[in-house]
Amino acid sequence: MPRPLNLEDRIAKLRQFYRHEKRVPSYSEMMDLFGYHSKNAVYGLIRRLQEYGYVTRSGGKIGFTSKLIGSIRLLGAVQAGFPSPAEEELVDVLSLDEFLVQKPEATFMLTVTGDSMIDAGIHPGDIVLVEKGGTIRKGDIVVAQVDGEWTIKYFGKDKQGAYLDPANSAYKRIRPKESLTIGGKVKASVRKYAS
Amino acid sequence: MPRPLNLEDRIAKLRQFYRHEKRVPSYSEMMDLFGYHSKNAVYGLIRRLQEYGYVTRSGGKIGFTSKLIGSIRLLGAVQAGFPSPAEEELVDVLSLDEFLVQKPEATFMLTVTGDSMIDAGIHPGDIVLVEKGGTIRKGDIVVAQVDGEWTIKYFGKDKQGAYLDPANSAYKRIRPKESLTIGGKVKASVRKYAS
DNA sequence: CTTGTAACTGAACGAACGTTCAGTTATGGT
DNA sequence: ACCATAACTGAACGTTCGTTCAGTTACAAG
Repeated sequence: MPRPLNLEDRIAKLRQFYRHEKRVPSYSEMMDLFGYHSKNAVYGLIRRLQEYGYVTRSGGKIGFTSKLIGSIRLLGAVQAGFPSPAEEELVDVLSLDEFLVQKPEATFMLTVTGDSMIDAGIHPGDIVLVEKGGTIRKGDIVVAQVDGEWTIKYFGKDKQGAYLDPANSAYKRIRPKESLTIGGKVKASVRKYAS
Repeated sequence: MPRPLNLEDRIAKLRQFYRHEKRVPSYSEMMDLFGYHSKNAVYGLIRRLQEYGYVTRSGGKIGFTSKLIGSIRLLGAVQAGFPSPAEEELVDVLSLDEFLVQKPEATFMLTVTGDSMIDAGIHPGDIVLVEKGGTIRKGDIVVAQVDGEWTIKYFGKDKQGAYLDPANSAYKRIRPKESLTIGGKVKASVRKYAS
């Protein structure tokens, strides 16, 4: 067998470079980065990384996938415990953007006000990712304008027409008197803790 | 006044290119992309984009910032309503990764099991972003191993020592009998809706 | 210890890169 | 209608790019 090529170090260094420079290093820059003395060494390494899905190539140019750019290490099994530094190499890396957003050009961020969805675990101050367009189904959480005011509620429909349900027993079902405009469908909710 | 240069179109096109190719286009590629007949036109455009914080430059090479790469359009004022297609130009764009993750190399994703934090709006099936290391303060939500088992709870401390509090009245305060290992601090929680 | 193999070296190549310069064109304000 | 101004054209430049090739080196399995 030939010499082993430890990808882990190299990948870590590429991540580091990208975070600093916000761009993909050139072959000669990678030469320095990895301590190679030949550009062809880089060439081979990149081909490997491409096989494993870390980089893409188009038009003789290199692009990094979310496996390199992404910032979150995903842990498959939860109850299995927490990773020790030694076994961290195995986990997959992804980007939250890619994970949560399917249509970037149609997705917005909204800060939630009011407690009408609190039983659905959506608290005031939470952030909600809303996708415009697409079909709305019964049971979807939507951002809607009823009679001039914007709210976030469960969407429903029956023989009397469309209605909006809060997730809070203190409020009751809303039936639009005049107008109902659906702004979009809630695809995800996010809460950021201060500390 | 000289000719106006409509940045919006160009920025949209750069976004599109980046999503497809996962890399920054070269000057000549941008020439085609924007319909220019001179590379110098691109040169000037890039200088503008750099001023506005869309691109970075290092070593004669271009990098895209999260303003270009990011996938979420941020709406500052919520109750103000939903943006019409016409006014969408004004809003800022950011990346969820950058927004939620401060230390990418120390942050993990965990899927929540169990309902012990349900009153804090953390439901089973939710995803939690955990940052390893750093100081833990009273009131922080932590991922911890008590007497061999991993859980997610509020962290607290008094004269009897450290304890863990659930956010569910059906469960009660936990005091570690033998061991307590803090895996990390919960920095954010995320829920993704299926549809 | 030998041998197969893939990681690497080092040099070379044309192509494409980002940048510069002098000049032209379109546009909004006066 | 004119002018100031910045967007743009078009050509040129040295530099650096990604790729190729023939040859060398280090490792692991038999």
